[in-house]
Amino acid sequence: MAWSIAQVARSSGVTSRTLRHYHSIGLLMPARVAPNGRRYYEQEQLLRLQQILLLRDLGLSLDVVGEVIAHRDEQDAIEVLAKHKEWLVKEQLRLGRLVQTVDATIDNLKRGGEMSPDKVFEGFERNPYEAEARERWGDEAVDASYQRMRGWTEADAEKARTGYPRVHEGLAALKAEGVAVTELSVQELIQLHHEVTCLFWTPTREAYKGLGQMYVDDERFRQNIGSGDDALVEYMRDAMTVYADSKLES
Amino acid sequence: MAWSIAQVARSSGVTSRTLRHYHSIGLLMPARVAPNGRRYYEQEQLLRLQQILLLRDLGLSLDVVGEVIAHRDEQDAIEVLAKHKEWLVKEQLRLGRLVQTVDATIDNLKRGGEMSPDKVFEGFERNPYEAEARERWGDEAVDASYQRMRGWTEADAEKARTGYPRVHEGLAALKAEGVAVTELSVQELIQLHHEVTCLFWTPTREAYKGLGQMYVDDERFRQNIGSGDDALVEYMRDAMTVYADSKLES
DNA sequence: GCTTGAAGTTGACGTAGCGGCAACATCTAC
DNA sequence: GTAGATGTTGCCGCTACGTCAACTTCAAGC
Repeated sequence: MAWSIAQVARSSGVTSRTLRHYHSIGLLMPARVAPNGRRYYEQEQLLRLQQILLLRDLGLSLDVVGEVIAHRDEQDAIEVLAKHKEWLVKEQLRLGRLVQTVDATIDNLKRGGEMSPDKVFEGFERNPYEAEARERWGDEAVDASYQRMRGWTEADAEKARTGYPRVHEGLAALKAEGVAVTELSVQELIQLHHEVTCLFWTPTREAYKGLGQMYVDDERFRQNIGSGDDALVEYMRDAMTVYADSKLES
Repeated sequence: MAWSIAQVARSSGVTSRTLRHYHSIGLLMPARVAPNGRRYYEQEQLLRLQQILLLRDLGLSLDVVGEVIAHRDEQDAIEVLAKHKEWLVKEQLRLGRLVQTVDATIDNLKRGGEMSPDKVFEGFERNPYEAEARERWGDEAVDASYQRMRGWTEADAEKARTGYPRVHEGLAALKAEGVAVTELSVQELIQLHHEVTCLFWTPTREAYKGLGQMYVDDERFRQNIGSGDDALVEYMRDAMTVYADSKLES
């Protein structure tokens, strides 16, 4: 006895549209299509439909469902399911991480709110060196730096404001004591300098050494860093060179 | 300074296609569109893009992202995120259940089980004859019958409830009048009987004749149909035989 | 026999978020 | 002047159907 599409639909809990769809993609062909176009199904198609729905409800795509059912190989099916399970687990973990991130974002919003742009750029927008920086490194680099600044937390911003002066003062003290630039205490300060620099851009080894040299070459940097003590700036350059060669990737 | 679409794309880690898409759906309008059609972005758009990507990467839809950013209300954003987190957790739990189901299915397959679950029919109302029906005709036939019942319309159910009694009463009356089993009035009643039977299963010619014989052989059917009048049951069997031979396919 | 309602059919569009063409315009560099 | 990079606007494709629209066909009642 032949079943109409609506009977199959009701008995299997799907819509007739779904059955038509399965027909159109060749996943479940009716047993017979009458000359008037109506679809009729038999026992065999109902069984196949049950298998299709079972696999579909496991989250497999219809493509995969079709393949699994077509192959009729049990070992194959197990493999597909095992792979699918792996994917499910991965996806589950991803969602778990997302939940944590969302939580963190909510926390961040509740405490002091999101970094508003005004706050981030406070104290930097009128940077007297910006015009020259654009000239020297190009607009893209400068703007990229600004973009990076938007990712700052409050702590980052604090670090950016106070980091460089602390490095300069610390270096001056160590140099006065005659500490070699290869010493750990000096290198730790340079590391701080590097970290602060990385808040703006990420220098490669050569770029970082070039930055040290620029401090020496440019009178304004020399003045800003050494406050008259040109030897201090050279000391810093040497320390940066040591640091770059030992810690940075080319 | 104006950024070209490719520059923005590179600095933000998205494709230019994505930026065009965001433009087309109004999520991120360029600062300026030159007469030649080229898009140019400014600092402001970059900031907005960062916010968009942040929210997008939390799994929010672009629609929602647009709303959150447009409203600029912190409390609103927190609410949306909290709701979104709930959804994420739910989805995560769903995946967890799926993993379990997949696992169970794999187990089932390994232990020689099939993918066609008789489980589907679990929880269905059992009638007192079911156990015997399974014994007599096998699980497959009974399950198929149950599935067929799920496809019933209201009219079908009504027919199933009232059909058999109407047949029995009608036959009793005709037999009392001495009408031959080959007469149209009798055959019309048998046709009704056949239709009702087809609501449960589809008998072939021989199966239908066997069914009539079973009514005679089985005491319970005899009692149910004839209410003591065994001759009525035999009358019905004969009528069914005539019907089967004239109307049913072997 | 005629009307009506239920059930069927074939398109076609919509979904979310772009990817990936094609066909064409424009800019930049040598 | 020509090539090559970079840009533009479409349009199709992807999942698994839902949801019309416009017809046709079937079963039942008068």
